[in-house]
Amino acid sequence: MQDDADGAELRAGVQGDLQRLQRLGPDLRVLGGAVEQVHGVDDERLHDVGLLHRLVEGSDFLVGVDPRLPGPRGLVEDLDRPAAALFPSGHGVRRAARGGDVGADQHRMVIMRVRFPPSPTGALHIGNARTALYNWLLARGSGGQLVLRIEDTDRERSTPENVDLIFESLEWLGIDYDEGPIYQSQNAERHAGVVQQLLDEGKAYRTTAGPDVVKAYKEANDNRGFRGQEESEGAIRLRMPDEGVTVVNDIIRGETAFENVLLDDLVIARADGTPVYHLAVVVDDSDAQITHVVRGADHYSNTPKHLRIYDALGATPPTYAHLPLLHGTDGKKLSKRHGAASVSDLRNSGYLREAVVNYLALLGWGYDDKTEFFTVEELQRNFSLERVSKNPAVFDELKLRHMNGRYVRELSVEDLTARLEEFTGREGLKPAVEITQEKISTLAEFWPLAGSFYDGPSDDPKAREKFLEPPESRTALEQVRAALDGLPEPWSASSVEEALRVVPEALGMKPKAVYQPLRVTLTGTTVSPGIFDTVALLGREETLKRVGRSLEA
RNA sequence: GCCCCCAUGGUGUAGCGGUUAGCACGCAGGCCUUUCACGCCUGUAGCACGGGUUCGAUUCCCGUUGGGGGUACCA
Repeated sequence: MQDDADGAELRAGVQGDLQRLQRLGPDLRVLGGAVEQVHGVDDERLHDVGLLHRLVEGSDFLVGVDPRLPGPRGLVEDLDRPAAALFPSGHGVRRAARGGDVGADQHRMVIMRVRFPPSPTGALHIGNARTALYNWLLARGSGGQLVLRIEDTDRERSTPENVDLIFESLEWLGIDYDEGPIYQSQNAERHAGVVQQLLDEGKAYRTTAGPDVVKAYKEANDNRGFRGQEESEGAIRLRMPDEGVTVVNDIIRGETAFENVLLDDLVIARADGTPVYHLAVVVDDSDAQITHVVRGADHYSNTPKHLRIYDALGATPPTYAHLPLLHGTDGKKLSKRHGAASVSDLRNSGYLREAVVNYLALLGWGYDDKTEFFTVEELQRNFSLERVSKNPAVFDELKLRHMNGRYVRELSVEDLTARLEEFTGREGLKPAVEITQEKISTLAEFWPLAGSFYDGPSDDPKAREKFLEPPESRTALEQVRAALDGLPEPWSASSVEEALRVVPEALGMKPKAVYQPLRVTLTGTTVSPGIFDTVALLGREETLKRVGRSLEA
C-alpha cells in the first residue's frame, strides 16, 4: 500500500494526464469512473497506471484503468475507429463500451508493441542504434514488447557477418528483445500472397512503365502522380486514389496531409514478383501486430505510401513517430566518413556502454533543463516520444568523451579493471587502474598511461633530450636514487612522497626539475600518473633499476 | 522540378506570450598542481530574416532564406 502522500501525488498525476488527454481533441472522452478507483490499489498497480497514461499520450486512442482486474491493464475506448482494429484480436484487447463502461470481463491490457528492423548491410550505425534504443526504452518503460526483425531482402548487400555484428552491438548496448529475430526473407511467401491478393482484387496491376515513363507522365500532367495502364507483365503497382488526402498522424510531428493525386501508383513488387521494401514492412508490421512504428525521419515521406498499403489491405495502421535524423559535424547525413560511426567503432574506441546509451538517448531527446546523466532504469522510466525533438542532431564525439570520462570515474576500481583487462587483453591491471582512473576518459587512454608499468619505459627521444640530457637532471636523479635507496620497503605513495619531497629543496631546484626527469626515466614519457604513485607501483627494485640504467647511459 | 519536414550560441538541449533566454559539451582565462588529467571559478557565444496577430513575441500565423528527407522494379 502506498502511503498517503505518495498516493495523493500519484492521483494528482493521473488526473493531470487525463486532463491533458482531454485537451487533445473534442472527441476524446475520459473514462472518468476509473480514475476514482485508482486510489487504494497496490504499488505495482499505481505504477502501471502511470505508464499506461504515458503510453497513450499523443496517440489517438484512450486508455483507462479497470481496478477490478489483477495486474496491469488498460481499457480502450475508440475515438474514430474500433479499438478492436487498433489492436487486432491477437492482443486480446476488447473495445470498451462507449460511455465508459468499465465492465471487468471485457477489457484487457493494451500492450505497446514496437519493433526494430535493421538491414544487415553493414555494422550497426549510431543512428540505427539510437532508433533501437528508443524503441527498447519505450517497450521496457511501458511493459510492452520489442520485436527484432532482420530486413535481409537485399540479398546483394546483406551478410551473415553483418547480422552477427548487429546482434553483438545490440547485446553490448544491453538492448534485448521479446520476439525475433524474424528474418524478412522468410516471409517471402506471405508477401507474394499479399501481392497476388491485391492483384486479384484489382487494387494492383502490372505495368512495364519505368522511371522514364513515370517522369514523362508527370511532366505531361502537371506533376500529378503516375497512373499506369494494366499490362500482362512488368512490375506490380498499387493504385492510388485520385482524390482526397492521406493523413499521417505522427506523435512527434503532428498531422500532415498528403494529396493523393500527387502520389504515384506505388511499385509493391518487381517484375519477378519479389516484393519491395514498402510492401514488406507493412505486411510484416501488420502481421507482427506492431502498435507503434518508431523510425527515422527519412521514412516520413514514405509513410503515406505505407498508409495506402494498409488501406488496400484493410488493415489498421500503427501509430507513427519519426525520429530526427543524425548528421555529422559537417551537417550532412551521418555516414562512415564521419569517424566513429558504428557501435562497434565506439566500443573499440574505448567508450563504455553506459555512456554510449546515455549519450545516444540525449541525441534528439531531452528531459529537462539540467539533467543529462541517466541510468538505464531512469531512461526507461522517463523517456517519452512527446519530448523527442524535431530537428536533426549532430553526433558530437567530444561530448560523448566527456560523459564517458564521468562514467569511468564513477566505476569501482574492480569494475573498471575488469573492463580494461578485457579491452587490452592484459591481466593484473588493478594497481595501475587505481592510479590512472581519474586521468582517463576512455578505455583506450589507459594503456598509453600505464603500459610502461608492464612493458618497460616507452621511447620518446624528445622527452629524453629535454629532461635527461641536462647535467642538472643527472644531479637530480642521483639525489633521487640516494633518497630512495635508503627507503625501507614496502613502498607506498606516501612514504615515497616523504622521501622525495626533500630532494628539490636540498638541491635548490624546482620540484618539476626533479620530478620530470624521474618521470621520463621511469616511464619514458612526460605524461604519466602521479610521480609518487608511479614510483610506489614500480617498487624498489624496478625503480632503482630504471634510474640506474638512465644514469649509466 | 515536385511533395514533405525542420529552424534557440560551434554542438546537444530547456523554454510551450511577459525570463537578466537556463543547462551541458567545446572554446578562452584563472585557481589547484610534480606532468597530464580531474575538480573548482570566471568569461565567450544564440532565439535565421521579413511581415503580421497581440498591450507584449524566442514562443502563435504567413512568407523568405537556409538545412534535411522523399520522389527507385534500394532499404
